Amino acid sequence: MNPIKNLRVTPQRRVILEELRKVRSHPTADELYEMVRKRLPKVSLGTIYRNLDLLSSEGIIQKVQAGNSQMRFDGNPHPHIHICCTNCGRVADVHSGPDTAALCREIDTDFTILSCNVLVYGVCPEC
Amino acid sequence: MNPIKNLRVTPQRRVILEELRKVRSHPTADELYEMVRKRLPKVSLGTIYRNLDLLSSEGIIQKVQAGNSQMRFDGNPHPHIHICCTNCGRVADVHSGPDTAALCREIDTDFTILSCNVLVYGVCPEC
DNA sequence: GTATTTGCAAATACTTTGCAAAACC
DNA sequence: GGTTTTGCAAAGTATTTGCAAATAC
Repeated sequence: MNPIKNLRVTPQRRVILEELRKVRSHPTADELYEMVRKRLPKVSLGTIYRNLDLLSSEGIIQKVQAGNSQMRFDGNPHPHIHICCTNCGRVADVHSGPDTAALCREIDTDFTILSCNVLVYGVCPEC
Repeated sequence: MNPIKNLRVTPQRRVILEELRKVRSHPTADELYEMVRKRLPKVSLGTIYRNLDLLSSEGIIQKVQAGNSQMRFDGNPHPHIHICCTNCGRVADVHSGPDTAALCREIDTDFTILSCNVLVYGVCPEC
């Protein structure tokens, strides 16, 4: 874990990352809080938020803003497309589709492009 | 205005829509509140929120979630790509680039696709 | 030993909601 | 006249922050 900086390896940080990497569900901060709490019952929600923020700004995980009011988190930092169910809010990865780096090249703008984010809305098989 | 439903034409609603259509800045609810307040000093922020919600669910305007914590609004309901400055938060339209409907067709998923949203991050000329 | 991190609780930021009065058609 | 909409204020939801104690290195 610790590719950069003065990021100390605390049990909280380690467990947060382990739990996040275990799932493919793109959990919200409070879902992750419940997951981590099973292993570290005294962890606080503030610690979850602080670490998710830190880990994502270090590029170790990624934040996913998917329509809902709550931020979601993805243990896979590699850019990829997400699809969000408009009915149940579930967020899934899209395994194949357009390459976001290629999309960037098609954009006509006077901004200096940094990244290109694709969020698809749809209805999941369960809904 | 009033394409559908029992949407009454109140001064508040009319001015909110007029002000939103006047600008290309994708204002937040409170920015729009200030704009509307110049013409209707007694308008309340709650009314702004309620109308923006209504107008967007009727497809008359659109909500734009652009990285920041605040929702932004676009008087142009036609789907198009937005670009958001990571430095100042400004949101602009992308005038030409990939067609989002075409992108949808490239997506490989077991969801039933409804729409495809592209949000580009970059640095604006001013920053 | 010292800087970072934690838990706790309070604070913040944005948005939504309940309700009675006002306005629209 | 009846239903929708408004203003106001209070509540709600998600997230951030201050601080002293605890911990990592």
